[in-house]
Amino acid sequence: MKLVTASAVSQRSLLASLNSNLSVSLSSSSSSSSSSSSLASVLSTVLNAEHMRPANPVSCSQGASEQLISLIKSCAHESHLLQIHAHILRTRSLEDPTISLRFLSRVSLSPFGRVSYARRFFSQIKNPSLAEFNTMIRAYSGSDSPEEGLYLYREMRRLGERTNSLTSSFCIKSCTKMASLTGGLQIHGRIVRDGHQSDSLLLTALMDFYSICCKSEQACAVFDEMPERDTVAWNVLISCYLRNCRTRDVLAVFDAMIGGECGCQPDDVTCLHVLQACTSLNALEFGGRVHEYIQERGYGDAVKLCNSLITMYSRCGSMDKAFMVFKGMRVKNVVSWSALISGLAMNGKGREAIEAYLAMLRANVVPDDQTFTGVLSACSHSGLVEEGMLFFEEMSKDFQRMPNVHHYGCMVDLLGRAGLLDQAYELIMSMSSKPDSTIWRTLLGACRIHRHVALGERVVWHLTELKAQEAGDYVLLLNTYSSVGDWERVTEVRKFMKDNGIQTTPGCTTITLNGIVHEFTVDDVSHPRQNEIYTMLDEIGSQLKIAGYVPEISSELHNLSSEEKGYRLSNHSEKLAIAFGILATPPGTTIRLANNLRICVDCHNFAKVLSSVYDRMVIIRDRSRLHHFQGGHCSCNDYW
DNA sequence: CTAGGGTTAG
Repeated sequence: MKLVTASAVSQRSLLASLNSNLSVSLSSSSSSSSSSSSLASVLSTVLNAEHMRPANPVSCSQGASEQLISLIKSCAHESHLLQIHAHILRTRSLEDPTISLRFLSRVSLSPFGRVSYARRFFSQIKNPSLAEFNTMIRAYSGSDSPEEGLYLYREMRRLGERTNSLTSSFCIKSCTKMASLTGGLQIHGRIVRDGHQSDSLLLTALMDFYSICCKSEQACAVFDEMPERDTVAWNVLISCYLRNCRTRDVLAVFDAMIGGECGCQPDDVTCLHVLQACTSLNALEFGGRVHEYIQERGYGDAVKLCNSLITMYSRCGSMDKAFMVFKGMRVKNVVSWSALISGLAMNGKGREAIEAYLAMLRANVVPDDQTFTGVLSACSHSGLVEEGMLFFEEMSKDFQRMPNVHHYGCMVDLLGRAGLLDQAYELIMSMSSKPDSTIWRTLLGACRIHRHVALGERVVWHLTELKAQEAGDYVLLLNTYSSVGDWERVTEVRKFMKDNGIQTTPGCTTITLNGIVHEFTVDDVSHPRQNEIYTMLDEIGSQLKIAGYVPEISSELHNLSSEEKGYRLSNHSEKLAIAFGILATPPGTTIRLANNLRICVDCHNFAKVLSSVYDRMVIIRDRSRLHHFQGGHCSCNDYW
């Protein structure tokens, strides 16, 4: 026999109808006023029901309190929160600590919750508990005004309120968000005084804080002091290494974790970080190992990981593998499509990138800013001028996306490479926001390609005005002069650079063989096999000369005689790395290089001819793109 | 007592 009281039945059915109404209002996104008003009436019925109004506000009945809590839990719209809030004030349930904490927590955590709202409610609580203080500080730390969390924390201390480890944790999060070193140092001091220095979770947050503030040494010091380190702690260490360009250490940590030396296994977040490290190191092989690990661990369906894999493979020049990952994804989002599009663009497959973009639209995925950056860069790298201009117009007209600096940058590159220098200049001048130095630099590059000295000088003037000239800019200007044979000006710029102590970034090329990274700089003599390498380079030189390779003298800075120039050029880091690649790998093996600058005309020609004479595929990643050399051709469509 | 912290794709 069921023994259910009448009131219990009515309560249950009211809640049931409330919940079904809530789900209806959620699924029909746009404002259907009738459904929301009926929902409001249901809510007010519940809230005003006789059994909900306690005779004595503080000791409201157990059932009413429980029902209010479940209402708070299931609340799915801001207006419902407002009604519950009003009800709490009316019935003075605020003095029930369970209710006020639940409500505060709900307000600050719900997707539609706002700090301002939480703050208002918090101020109505007479004597906030530690939990309520913490909840409020947490809300601030995740909001747009994290500093308010620190003010509240100071207020707590001033009032002599008790704090705990969580309080510090949320404060650290605020400091991290503000990147406030002084604030964080103060909190760190308090953590030590309060005796919380063995709380691993707190220390992990502290590590991340130091890492964000570019204090990697302090971050590592905190890591060393941790009593125990779980996967998250290791992940924060890895992300710290990533931020501080210690990418090789990231791979070492991953190996150590796999080898059981860390007492915990890599998780999905670890893999995300390690893949980023592989991407920047051009470590295709290692990235493949991470891919295998991801599959072993059953993370294969994780969208973020797949997106990261697409980026890693395409930036390492392995577009076919990138595409395989993409094809295998059951759920693709805008990031997946954009990663594919940028990957194709970087690898010189402009037409395919546009195809992918059109397929994305057919799949009803809405493009965002970064998608357009990919599409426009595809056009610029492949010299698709008309298409690029069309997409540039479409993005604001059809998708309401206002072009940002990256989009303008692509367009300047597109027009500039195509020789439409004046049009590129006009575009920069028409920008609504102030053009940054990168944009001018792009145009300067185009001036160098098209030997446009006058515009090049004007661009340098703009850079000077921005106080943003870099060593590379002078080199570009210098190259522009040298490309038209104005050696007088070349000498002038060189003297200026020397007098002002302007140092150029040294070119550096890496090649990875069997997991070992070999690094070459210009005229490098540090490699253990340097004698063999230089001998090989001579041999290659004479072979290529027979096939018609002529050193391109205009790439060189010096006004030397042709013979001397030829000699200087032969020692570029790219060439040394290629010679080592030919030397150290069996015939037919693909040679993969990464360079930190843009490849010069001469090395480009060198690699082209070599790919045919030695029948080797050569893939070079430079600062902006990948070059696939095969059979005497390059995938890129640059106007050298 | 109540709530419950740290890392995360293009």
